[in-house]
Order: sequence, then structure tokens, then C-alpha cells
Amino acid sequence: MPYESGGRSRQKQRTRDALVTAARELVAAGVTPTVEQAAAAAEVSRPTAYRYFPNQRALLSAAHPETTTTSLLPADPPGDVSQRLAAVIDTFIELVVETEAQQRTMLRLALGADPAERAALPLRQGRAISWIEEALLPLQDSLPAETVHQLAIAIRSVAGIEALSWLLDVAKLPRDEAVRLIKWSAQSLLTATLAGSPPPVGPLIE
Amino acid sequence: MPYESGGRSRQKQRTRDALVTAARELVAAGVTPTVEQAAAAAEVSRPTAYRYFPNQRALLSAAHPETTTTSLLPADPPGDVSQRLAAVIDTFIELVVETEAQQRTMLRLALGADPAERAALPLRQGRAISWIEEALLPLQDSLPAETVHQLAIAIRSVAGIEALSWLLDVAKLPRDEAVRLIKWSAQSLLTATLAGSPPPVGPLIE
DNA sequence: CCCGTTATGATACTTACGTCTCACCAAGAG
DNA sequence: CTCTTGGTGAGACGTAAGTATCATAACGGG
Repeated sequence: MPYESGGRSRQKQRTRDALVTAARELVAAGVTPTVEQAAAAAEVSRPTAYRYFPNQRALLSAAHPETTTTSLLPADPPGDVSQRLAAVIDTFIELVVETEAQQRTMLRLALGADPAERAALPLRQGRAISWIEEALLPLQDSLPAETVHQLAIAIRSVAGIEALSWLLDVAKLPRDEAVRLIKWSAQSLLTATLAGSPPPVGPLIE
Repeated sequence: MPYESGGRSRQKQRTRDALVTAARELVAAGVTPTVEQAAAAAEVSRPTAYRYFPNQRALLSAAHPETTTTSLLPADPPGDVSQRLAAVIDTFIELVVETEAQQRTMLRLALGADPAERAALPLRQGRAISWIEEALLPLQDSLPAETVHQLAIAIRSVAGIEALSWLLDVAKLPRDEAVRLIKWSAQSLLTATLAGSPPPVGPLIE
């Protein structure tokens, strides 16, 4: 068994990193790079790129810009849930709008995959839910954690790139109106929960 | 000027119809046909298909199953807005779930287009908004039409294939829970409006 | 009936995805 | 030093999108 010392040859890791880095830069530049382009930018041959990623989708998914931000709340977060949510949603939507092109690309790639491949792609699971849950933290005193989680999911589903692109493309709302409507929807879901109609949780009983 | 009598040769119309019909059948069968397949099914050559549709996207868009249904309300619609909305949303979601594969395909195609092309594609403008507006009809006594319209848009944005696929793929909700959550969100938006917090309308004034 | 327009088909070309085969090279093991 | 092996590059192949050229049926007008 040849060279295994210290975690085997790190050539693979270096090549993989080069590919991801190159692809990331191209994606950040606003384009959807060809596998050939990404390979060239990484100074690697095209077959090699395919040795690391089964297809373009997987490569570009791995190149999806990583957001390391762990919280969207301001330095001195308000105690009021509604205000906390407003702050988080404001920042989150801003984030989405700023990277709209990439968000659309990733959404399109994710939709192109069949169910089996979707499960394999670790991407498309952003940090939005945990961000929103952090905003909803004050609710944990009065509501079950599962209910809060479900509410966070509902809020994310009205505030993501999917809803935004529909509001823009189909409903043909101006960008600022779309953002405003999303904020209203998010607050309305919270209001309904606070008013005593929390999102349903658990198995259907009917 | 040769033959122009009675609306010129209808050969073009027949060929176009054959293409759309063939593509529609393939799409309804659950596949995303290549231009070649659609052309073959229409007994037409591939270049001819491209003479009628600039690309695959345009062809498949034209093949999008037409829903001629003009209303989603039951025969004897309830007078209560909430119940009317529940009825319409139930039926609408059922419609979306039943044709989920096609819906995803159309969404992916729509996302693939650049802004200029998106404007040219008449598709992706379903009848959902008018269906929802019909459910909200009783609100017209107490709210401006523009507000009702905005509310319908907000409701549609939480009840469409975009939100559904996110709930399923990313939030990993079981199908029945996703549907239930969507119904809750839609009702919550209505509730918020009735409770005196209607969706914002008009130009931003800040 | 002949002529010319028009729609169409046949064919080829370019690009890109994805797969495969084969040769090469470097580096560690003996 | 030699032999083996893992990583890589070169090149070819098949499919499909999209474009372009050229030839040929079909059909209406005179």
C-alpha cells in the first residue's frame, strides 16, 4: 500500500479546491461557467473536472458562495419579536436581492435535478431558517419549539428567491414593491401566530 | 402578390398546431421532450420546429397545458371570505400537486431565460390570481380593489409551485405537511388583512 | 398548364454536456 | 534503481441545442 502517510497524497484535495475556487470566482462574477471554463480557470483538464464532480450542477453547487454569517440580528437586538423579525427579514431580503443572479442560477440548477440527485446535493440548504429562528427566539417561552420552527419555515417560504422571482417575473411587481410585500407577508404570519393561530404541527389527524 | 385569399395558406397554422399538440402530449406524459422528439411526434423535421419556435423553451412554453377553468369556487360558493379562500386554495394546491412535474419543468424553463426573453414569453402567467381574487370578492365592499389585488398576489406567492418545491426539497417537509402549511399561510395573510393590516399598496413614500 | 412563392426536408456545422479509453508522470515501496 | 499506483492529460465519441445552406415538394395565381 503506497504512500498513505498523514492522510494520503493531498493532490486530490488541491485539485478539488482549485476547481471550487475557480468556479466560485466565475459564479461571483455573474456568469454560469461551462465545465470547460471552470476547468481552464483552475488550470485543469476537463476530464479531471468530471472526475471530481459528476456534472456541471454539482460543480456549480459546490461553488455556491458560502455565507458564514451566523446571525442577522443587529448588535443590540430588540426584545420585541416583531422588530427582531423585521430586522432579520430586512437584511435577508437585501442579501437575496444583492445576489439575485446567483440565487436564480442555483434555483434553476436545483430544479433541474431529479429527486434522487436532489437528495445528494447538500446545497440549497441555506442558513435562512436558523436566522429566522433566532429572530423568533422570544417565542420559545410561549410556544413549542416545533411550532416556532414551522413558523420560521413558513416565513422563509415567502421571503426566498422563489417567491421574489415570481413576484418580479410573473406578478410584474416593481422590485421595491415586491420587497415591501414580502416584508408584510412575513410580519402577517408572525401576527397570526401571536394572535393565537399558530402554524399546524405534527402528523395530520383531520 | 400570390395567394392571399381568406387569410393565406393555413399550412403554417397546421404545422404549428401539430407541434404544440405533440409537445403538449409529451409534456403531459411527464417528460421534457427534446426538440427532435417533439418534431418527430408532430411528423415534422427538426429545422421546421426551429422555424416556429426560436428554442426549446419557447416550444415547451407553448405546450404548457392550458387550464380553461374559469373559476375554482364550488357551485354554491360560501359567502364567508375565509371559507371561499379555503375552497379556492384547496383546489388550486391540488391542481399544482397533481401536475407538479410539469410545473417544475415550466418553472425551470422560465428561470433559464434572461430578462429580455422572460418578457417575450407570455407563459408563466397563470390564472391563479384571478381565481384568488374571485374568492376575495366579498372584500371589495370594505377594501380598495388595489389592496385586494395585492393580497391575492401575496397569497399566490405562498401557494405556488415555487413555495411548494422549496418546502419539499429544502425544508424537507412531507407533502401533506407542506400543503397544510401553505393553507395556513394563505389564511393568515387573509386574517391579517381582515384584522386591519392590509398589504401595502402604491408607491413607496417612507 | 406553367410559373413562382412558400413551406418544408436534408444535411452539415458549432458548442457544450457527459463518458470513455489510453498514455504519461510523479512519488512512494521494495 | 525499478516497479507499482494514483492522479492527470489528450483525444475521441454520442447526444442535444441552435444555426445555416441548399434543394425540393406543394400550391395558388395567371
